[in-house]
Amino acid sequence: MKMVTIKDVAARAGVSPKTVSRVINGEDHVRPEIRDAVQKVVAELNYRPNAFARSLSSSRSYLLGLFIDDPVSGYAADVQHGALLRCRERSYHLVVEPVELQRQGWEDHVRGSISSLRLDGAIIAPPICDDARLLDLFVQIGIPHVLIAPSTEPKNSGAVWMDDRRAAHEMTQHLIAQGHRRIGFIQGPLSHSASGRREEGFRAAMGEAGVTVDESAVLRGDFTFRSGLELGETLLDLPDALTAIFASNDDMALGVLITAMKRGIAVPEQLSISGFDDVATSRAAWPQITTIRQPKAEMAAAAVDILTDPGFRKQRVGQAPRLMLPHELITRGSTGKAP
Amino acid sequence: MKMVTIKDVAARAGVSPKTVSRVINGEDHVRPEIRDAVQKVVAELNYRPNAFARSLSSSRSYLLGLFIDDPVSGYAADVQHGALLRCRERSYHLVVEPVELQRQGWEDHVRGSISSLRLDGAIIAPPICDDARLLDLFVQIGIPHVLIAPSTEPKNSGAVWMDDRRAAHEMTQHLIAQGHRRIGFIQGPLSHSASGRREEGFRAAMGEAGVTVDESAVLRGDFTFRSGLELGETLLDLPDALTAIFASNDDMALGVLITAMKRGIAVPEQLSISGFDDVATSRAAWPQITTIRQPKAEMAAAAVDILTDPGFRKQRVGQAPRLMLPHELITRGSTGKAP
DNA sequence: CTGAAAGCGCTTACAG
DNA sequence: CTGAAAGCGCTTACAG
Repeated sequence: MKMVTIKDVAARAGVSPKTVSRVINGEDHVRPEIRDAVQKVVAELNYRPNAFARSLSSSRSYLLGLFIDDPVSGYAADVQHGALLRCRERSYHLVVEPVELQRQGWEDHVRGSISSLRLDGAIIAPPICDDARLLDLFVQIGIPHVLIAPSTEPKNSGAVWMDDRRAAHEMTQHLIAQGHRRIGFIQGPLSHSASGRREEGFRAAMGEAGVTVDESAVLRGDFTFRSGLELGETLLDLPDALTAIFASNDDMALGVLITAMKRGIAVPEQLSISGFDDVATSRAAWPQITTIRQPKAEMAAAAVDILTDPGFRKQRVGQAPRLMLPHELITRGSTGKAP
Repeated sequence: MKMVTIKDVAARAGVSPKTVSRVINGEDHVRPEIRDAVQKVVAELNYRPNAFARSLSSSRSYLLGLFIDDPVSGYAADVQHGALLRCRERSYHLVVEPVELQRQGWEDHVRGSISSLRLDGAIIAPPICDDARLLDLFVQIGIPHVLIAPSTEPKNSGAVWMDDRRAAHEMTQHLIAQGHRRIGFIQGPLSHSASGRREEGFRAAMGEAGVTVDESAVLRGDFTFRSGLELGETLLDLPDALTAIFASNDDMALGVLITAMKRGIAVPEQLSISGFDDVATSRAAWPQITTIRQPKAEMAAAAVDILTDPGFRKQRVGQAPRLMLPHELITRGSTGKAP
């Protein structure tokens, strides 16, 4: 397939390649009539600028990298999709790079893709955005990068967040408002920084409402369905029956739901269950799970915005943009008035 | 960040750029001692060839495109991951391109990314790999492409499959071998070509075993959890009780499972339930769902192999490679002996 | 086995 | 407002 080049367009339009370049890049200083003529030829010939040639001469690649631990997770899918669509709007492309920190050679892979693809910027997803060695590498290479929901305020990196603490606070308030007092809580794993923030929110709301947290009803899970299943058993075995269980994520909430059903406990009549994340299955379950919608795609899109913002690209010295995105409490069938 | 170029390496190694090029591309005709010297300098300088420069001069991009309808689905994630890892092994990169056939302008997007990125090849996932207009576009542009599990044998495209019919046949045989005779079947949507093949396999196995299919126990679902939930109700309402239900995919099987639990029907003691796909939640459910493992990642990896195979790249005229990959029947807790 | 020349298709920097 | 020249960092095609 013979590709159409800028010269072909120039020749046919009777102008210089440079003028064609100006038109396709939307630069000023082109007479309207010439602009129109060029655009007409571009359309006729179905001309597309060669991204490689452009990158080679301009030292910009129009490529962003998404560095992610486990590209198979539902979380990853949402993040990626958000980034992808925004990249498209901005005429950028996205390259997904799986990073396996536990396997040797990850540093080489990361360095290789950044250097050989001349990435214009990088988006780093959790949990690897909390790895100091990884971040050091990006800082050292000097590539603009934005972290998605990192655990701590990064020194030299941009970051996009949601307020896990506040969201958990709201969820807890919601349960309390429904009359619940005996509320169980399933913590997330220590490896995820959000776990701690969600627990804080839970405890704060309980404290503010003057409700004592029963420590025997606070158990640590690992964000898996199975751990929800098992910890649900323990919580439902407590002598003084709980009226609500707040799990730190939907997968665990789903596990608790199944456990309740196995025991013939009616949800939400006898037990309210709430989760966090709004994964697809939380909507598919029966009853549907009350949860917090985490703005995953929005955070990724915001990261793209930051990285492709001309202002940011120019004066990115010592500057680390931060952005907090709104979440949403989604009330569904799994929670109701306390019995 | 000042990038190291081939000239820097050449100068430091005391050879010409062409020789460095030979070494990094693993070409012959380089004296071993010179090769070693160059490689040493490459390592010292941490040199990475500029992918754009290479692509521009060689007219190869080392880029493959994955064209997919819904990049957020679990199916997409598996396909993408399989392709991604194999690309990495082959020193290719993968660009994911969402294609929304129902939205205007998709043709322009597809054409744009192929042309401006000079993709070396394309992988097209279901269900869009069944769209004639889409395929025509790829054939017309003349880009090598491989379809994943298309409905019909494509004329001018490569294809990678699994044997849906045979897999459903095996699953049905498995149920029959366990003593089941009254077996319900939930069909997939007509829009997915695999639906028909799975149903064929089911009917064939029933016929071979001399078991009559009760048409009132064959219902059409749409591959969603919710449809499994609803159709499960209908199937469990049948006057002559079923002992097994075979759903065309796991999401629907999960729905049936929940419905059975709601009714206090013991699985698998009173009812066996089987699915198809082996999605993550089929393992997370309780009991775990007996299912067919679809080689999603393997099909994608095979597509990458085909597209990056030097032999294929050279003589790709009129040739359309085909590959059938093995599936696997995974027996788990949701199926057992007929009561 | 090794290298000098030319070129891939754009953009940058400079003239006019 | 427009264009001629040079160059981005590689590889191809050709010599030697």
